[in-house]
Amino acid sequence: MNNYILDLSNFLNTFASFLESKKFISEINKNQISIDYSSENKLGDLASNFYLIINRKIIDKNFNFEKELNDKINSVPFIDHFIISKNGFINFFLKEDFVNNSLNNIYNNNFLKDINHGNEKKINIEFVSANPTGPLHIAHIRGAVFGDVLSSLYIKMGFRVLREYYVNDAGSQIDKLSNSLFKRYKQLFNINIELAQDEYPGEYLINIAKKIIKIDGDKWLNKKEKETMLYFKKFALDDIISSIKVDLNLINIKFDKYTYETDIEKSKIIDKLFEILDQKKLLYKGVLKKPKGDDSDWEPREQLLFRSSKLLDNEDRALKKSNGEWTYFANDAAYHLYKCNRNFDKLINIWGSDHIGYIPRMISIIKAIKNNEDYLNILTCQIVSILENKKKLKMSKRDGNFITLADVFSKVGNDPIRYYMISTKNETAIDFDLDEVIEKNKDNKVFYCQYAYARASSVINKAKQLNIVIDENYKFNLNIGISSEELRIIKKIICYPYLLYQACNYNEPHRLTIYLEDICSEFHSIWNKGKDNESMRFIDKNNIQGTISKLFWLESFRNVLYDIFSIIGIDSPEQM
RNA sequence: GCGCCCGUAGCUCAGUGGAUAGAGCAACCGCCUUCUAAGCGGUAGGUCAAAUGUUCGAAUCAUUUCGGGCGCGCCA
Repeated sequence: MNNYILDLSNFLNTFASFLESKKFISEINKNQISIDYSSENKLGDLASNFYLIINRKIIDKNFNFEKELNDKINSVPFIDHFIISKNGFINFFLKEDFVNNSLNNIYNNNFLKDINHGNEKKINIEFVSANPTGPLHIAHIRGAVFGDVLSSLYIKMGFRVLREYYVNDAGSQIDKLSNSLFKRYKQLFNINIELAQDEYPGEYLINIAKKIIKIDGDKWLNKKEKETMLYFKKFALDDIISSIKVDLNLINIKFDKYTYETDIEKSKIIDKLFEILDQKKLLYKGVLKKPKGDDSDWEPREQLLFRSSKLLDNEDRALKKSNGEWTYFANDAAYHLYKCNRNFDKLINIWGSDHIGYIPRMISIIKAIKNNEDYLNILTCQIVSILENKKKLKMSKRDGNFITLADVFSKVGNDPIRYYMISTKNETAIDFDLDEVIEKNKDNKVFYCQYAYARASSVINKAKQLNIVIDENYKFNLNIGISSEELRIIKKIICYPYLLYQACNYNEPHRLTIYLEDICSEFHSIWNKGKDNESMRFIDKNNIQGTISKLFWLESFRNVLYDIFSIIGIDSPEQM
């Protein structure tokens, strides 16, 4: 009975149907019924707006709401009683036994005993997928952490998750990359050659060129162009992809599968996609509309188009360039067909906000393939600005001047990066202040929460030294040695399974950190009460029973913190 | 011109139909002989960008305006 909030919600829905069938009330919109477990203003343990909603739908004048609810509420085993407040909220109170048992489940790490939300369903989460044309930079970090934490969250909820990275190792950008590298190589032999404006100016290519020289010397200066460019392309890709992996590894991100665009091309799966689209009459040769923005060099040309406007997009989209090559979108669409064919129950993509415009066409492809537009879920991350000395750092692709993942890592380390990248809702733009995050003080929420963990651990360790231990058959009872402040935090602790469920269900891992900060704040507050009032201290040698009660919820609290830290991917320090 | 995201305290952000709009930082005032002061308690700080509408009820939904960000051809 962990997911009691859902149970109560189901009960209220059934109860509403009952009232409707008895003609006490006219029909209501059941989606409006809410259950609030976290409000600071609440008077009970769970609050619902139920009465507010049905109140104006009452058609039977003799209808006595309180009586009817009282008759039915007995079927909900965990509700003790309820009170309807003056303004119409129903405040439900949990049974003590239920709170005791729920805490017992947390104590035993049985967070998901009766939820099993995932039920072994297979999910593919594709994220990062940065082009292998340079090192990962700050814009990629957020999507990387978001995708990784979301994956962990789904795994926690009982799904089987495959983390996948799509490597765009084909196309003209890669040719530009190898050209740029070759020019750098030549420059190192004092050959006077300039990079073109749209080539890659970053210093990393100079380093890669030096590696080639170390291995091969000047042997590529006089080789045939085709052979040379093939070599430089492969060398650049191998080097950059492996350094991307190294960088991801810095913040403990590992992918289960890398899929290469070149392999998608070789597999000819695009022909299959072509067949599907053709069969559904979604392909035609035509001329795209003139764009609305800068159209100075626009020329109408006939090309192969996807009739996405018949589906969910507002324009048709090009699949082939006028020179006959597939567009990037065509390959990406083929890649998505490949994903569709791999028996996942659901696909999730995490994209940067700069790709938002591509969502309708990709969902259109999925709809064409699966006839189900909900099969692929595309989540976007807004940009991250880096602040240093209170100033936004400017990044310019043209100068090859950007803050890399490795830079940020060397300045702040793993925990703050991961914590801050998911503590803000993914659709909100973040200002990431390096100075604030480096300091290990109260400016820094990561340390605030880890400190709570360390403090809790230190009490538990001290209790062990004093030989105060919790017996295997111990039954927690909130009437023994538990203050009202502690009861408050205990009731928040037992909401943890529901929080997990919601964070996963809404794809919002930031809910974890909001909750985390809340319970840590409660904990620190209780801790400090022990300074003023000895009876509030956790360990009291003269009251072993009460001490054990406290240790029991403290262990449960620590379990929850450990679990959240492990999902976020940060350390759980027992000492700080 | 069009699409998407956003506008909440000085700053960074929660809250997205419900009870008196919250937290952290910054400011000010207090708390270490004690299980960790990387902490706690308190004070102050708001026209939820603006207007109109829908609703018993709007920061939340709709329309419009203003402001910011990201996109918008056969690039990837």
